Parts: sequence; structure tokens; C-alpha cells
Amino acid sequence: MTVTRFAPSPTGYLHIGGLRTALFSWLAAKNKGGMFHLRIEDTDLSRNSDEALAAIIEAFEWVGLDYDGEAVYQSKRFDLYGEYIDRLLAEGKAYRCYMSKEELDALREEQMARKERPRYDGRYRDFDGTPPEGVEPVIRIKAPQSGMIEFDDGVKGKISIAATEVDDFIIARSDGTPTYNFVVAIDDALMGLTDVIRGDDHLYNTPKQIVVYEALGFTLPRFYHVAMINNEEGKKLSKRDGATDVMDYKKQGFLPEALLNFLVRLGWSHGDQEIFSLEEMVKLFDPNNLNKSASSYNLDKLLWLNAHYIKNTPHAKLAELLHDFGVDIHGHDKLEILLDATTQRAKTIAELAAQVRLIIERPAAFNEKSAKKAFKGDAVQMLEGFAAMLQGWEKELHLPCDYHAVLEKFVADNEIGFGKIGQPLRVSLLGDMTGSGLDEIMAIIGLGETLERIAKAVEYIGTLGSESEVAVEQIIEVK
RNA sequence: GGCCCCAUCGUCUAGCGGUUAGGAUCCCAGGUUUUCAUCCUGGUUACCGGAGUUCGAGUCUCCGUGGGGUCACCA
Repeated sequence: MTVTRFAPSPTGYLHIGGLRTALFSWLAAKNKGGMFHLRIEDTDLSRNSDEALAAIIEAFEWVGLDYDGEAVYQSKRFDLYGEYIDRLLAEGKAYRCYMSKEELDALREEQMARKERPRYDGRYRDFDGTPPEGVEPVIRIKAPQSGMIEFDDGVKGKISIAATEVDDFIIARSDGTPTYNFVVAIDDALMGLTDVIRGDDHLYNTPKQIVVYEALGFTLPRFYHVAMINNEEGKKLSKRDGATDVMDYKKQGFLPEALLNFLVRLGWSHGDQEIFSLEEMVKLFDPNNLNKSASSYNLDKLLWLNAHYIKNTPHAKLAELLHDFGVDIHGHDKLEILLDATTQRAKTIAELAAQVRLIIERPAAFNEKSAKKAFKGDAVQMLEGFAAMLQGWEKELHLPCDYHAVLEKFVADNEIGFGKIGQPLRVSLLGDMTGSGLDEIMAIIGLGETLERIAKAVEYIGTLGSESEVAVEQIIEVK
């Protein structure tokens, strides 16, 4: 059975790069009907925070990734790691090193001065004399001193590193707590991991972990080192690049399915397909098809995907999401028409909220340019005439097509083009020249509100006086 | 600097020795639309460089160049 995991350290929020590797691991497990575990890497007691942990779990919930069983906390397994340390010590595969931090630093500086690679020199590897006073030893593992450490990476292919590149690294600090590469190897093995999918910044940890696997006689999982996500300039993605926190995407009005779809296509593809539901991803995903090269974050594509998913989200769900953006349209009698109209011009839920607000709230002001253009000439007569026709209309005014009939009759009766009434009416209703169809807008806000907005516009035009005439003439001249 | 990894349109990618190098996004043009947007149609843009292997190389090999990662008692 395929078993994978995501193993974040609770030192901050969940990064989108982290979410992508989590997604890959989750998909790899689900594709095979396997298990996906969450493990919290909190062995460095001084750097953990509960808020960070909560943030990670919140992000997981938001995007809908679940994990099997309980989350594993490494901080609660120190006894277990201790047993393995004792075992290695007893078997002579690890040893106490009495070198102080200061001595180590000095050694490192010397090596750097000689342009050598800084590494531990193994001075206590075979030490059996009397240990120096007053030094709490660290525990180091005996790494092979010659030959190659090799493994077949599921993404990168064969990786081989000279054993001399790996020194006798520390597996337990002087305070007795175990270190990262040691506990990762133990937990990955004990949790039955078959496939380890992680960022390729871990590529160099793998040989160290292999040393632990071999010392303890564990069987190796298959490793997949996924290339990083860069920013739009091709540099490493950092906080400077804006939204790297997964939850920021929620705040900005992105849908989790859009974010997941975006992330899965960074480094993975299935022919020419661009849109993947979670079910399709599960069905099609194979970590062995992962791309070797790094990819760049591209906001345009995310936005495009988000717009797509907004158009395909049920209206009831959209109404719910709009709530977080200060728009409450629950129970609105024209909810369907309203969302059909606005959904076409929104790339995020935040934009959708703005579009909805534009319609359901009376315009606070008229856009100056639009007003000048639309309210010139006989706009007042047009608006008043149209208002009169609406008031005298004998059939029902309920659906967009009802209003459309009025508009058509008005245009026909007056022998004018659509724009003649359309433009001033649009600015009257929305305050600007862009936006949804007039029929829809009127149907959504209803007859009373339509008449009120027209009246307000007429009133506004009245206040412009001769000034606007001049402005209009100027516009005509420019043309 | 040592070691490791990577390299197709601006971006995400398809390609797995023989293709007019395909799709998506972006951008531009046209159509639909009273407007904007959506939608539809069309268009511009790519195999990092150099050797080699081969009848034939984006695809294989080597070198170069560029980019990235990593070198902790962090994870």
C-alpha cells in the first residue's frame, strides 16, 4: 500500500509551495487508495508556535485536504528516538562527541580560510580516552567514509553523492534532543512511508537520512524531490512576492479548487488538459510524471482558473462566500439573475462582491467622464420619456425580458438607436459606463428603484447647468 | 567556493530520434454584446550556446553558459 506524508515544521503559516508538495503527496496516496499522514516536525522546541500549527491545520481544512489517523507530533516521541540513539551507541554506530560549539566554530573558520568545505573532522569517532570535563557531549552517527551514497529519485533520476560529502552529523544535541535528519528517517520508516515527496531543497538531506536508514536496518522509501516554485521573475518565492500564505488566497477571494488546480499544474500535466477537479487529479496523478525543472508562479493563470471556477460554482455557495466580503444577498428574489450577470465579470470573490454591490446599491456618485459623455444633449428627455413609459407600462415588469420589451418599444417609438437611451440609462443606474446588461439590472433592482435612480440622474443633470454644455461641445470638437 | 540539480513561446507546459514543435495563459486583431465583461474566431512569440553520436537530434553524450539548491547542536 502506498503511504505518504506531509511534514511541516510549525514555524509559520502554510506556504503555497508547501501546499503543493502536500497536494502531490495527498494525490499520490489517494491515487493508489493508500494513506496520507500529517506529521508535525517540532523537535526544535525553541522555534515552535501553537499559532503556526493552527494556521497550517486551518489551511488544510480550507483547501479540503484530509489526513489519515491522528497527526504525529515529533515532540511527543522523544522517548522513542532516545531508544534508537541508545541502540546505535550500543552497537558502536554512533558516538559521543565532546567538541564544544566554540571549538566547532573555530574548526569551521579554519577550514573556510583554507577554502575547504566545512565539515566535522571525526576527532571523537574512535575516541576511548577520558572525556574532557564540563562538556555535555552531542551524539554523532558514523557515516561511511568512502564510496558513494546513491538512490533513484522519482523525479530527478539517479542521484549519487560521494560519502565524503557527508560527515558524522549530529543526531542528538548536547541537551539530549534529537535532530531533524535523524527523526525524519525514523518516523518515515516507522510510519511505513513508501513514498516521500518533498521539495528539492531536501535533496541534500536524503543521503544523511539514508545513513540513518542503513544504520538502523530500515528499508528505504522511494524519494521524489519536487522542484521549487519561483516568483514571476524566476527567483525564489519569498514573502516579498506578496501572497505566499495559503490563507491570503482565501482573503483575496480565491476558491480552493482554483488554487489547487493552479498548483497541480506547476510541475505536473496530463496532455493538454488544464482544468482538473480534485477527483480527476486523484485519478490521473502520478508522482513519477513530475517535472524536473522549477516553475514560476504566474498570477494571470491563477486568476483565469479562479474566474472559471467562479462561473461553475453553484449560486447558493457563491452567496455564502460573498458573506465574507460584506455582501449579503441571501433571500434576494433575483439572486439567480444577479449572479448570472455578475459572475461573468469577476475573477475573484472580492471582485464579484464589488460587482454585486454596484448593482444592488444605488450609485454614490456618477463617474465624471461617463456622466459627461452619457448625459449630454437630450439625455434628460430620453430618461424622462423612458421613465414615463415604464410607469405607464401595463404588462408585468418582472424578468429581464419584460424590461427589454419596454426598451425596444421606446427605441422604436422614438426612432432612435439603442445607445441613445442605453448610455444615459446605464450611467443613471450604475453611475458608470460599464457593467451588466440593462435588462438584468432593472429586473434585479425592480421598477421602484429603477425609477428612483433615473430621477436622481435627472436631478444631477439639472445641477450641471450650462457648464456641461461647454464640456460636451469640447468633447465633440475633439472627436 | 565544493557538491548536487535544472534548462522548449514572457509564464505554465506537450514532446519520450523523423511533427508545418501542439495546448493553456498573457498580449493583439476580428465577431457577438446598447457599454464593460463573458463567449467565439484568428494572429505574434520558444527548443541557452558549441562540439559529437546518427541517414536524421528539442529529444542521446560531452563541454561551456546561465539559473537554482545545499554546505547548523534549523527544519
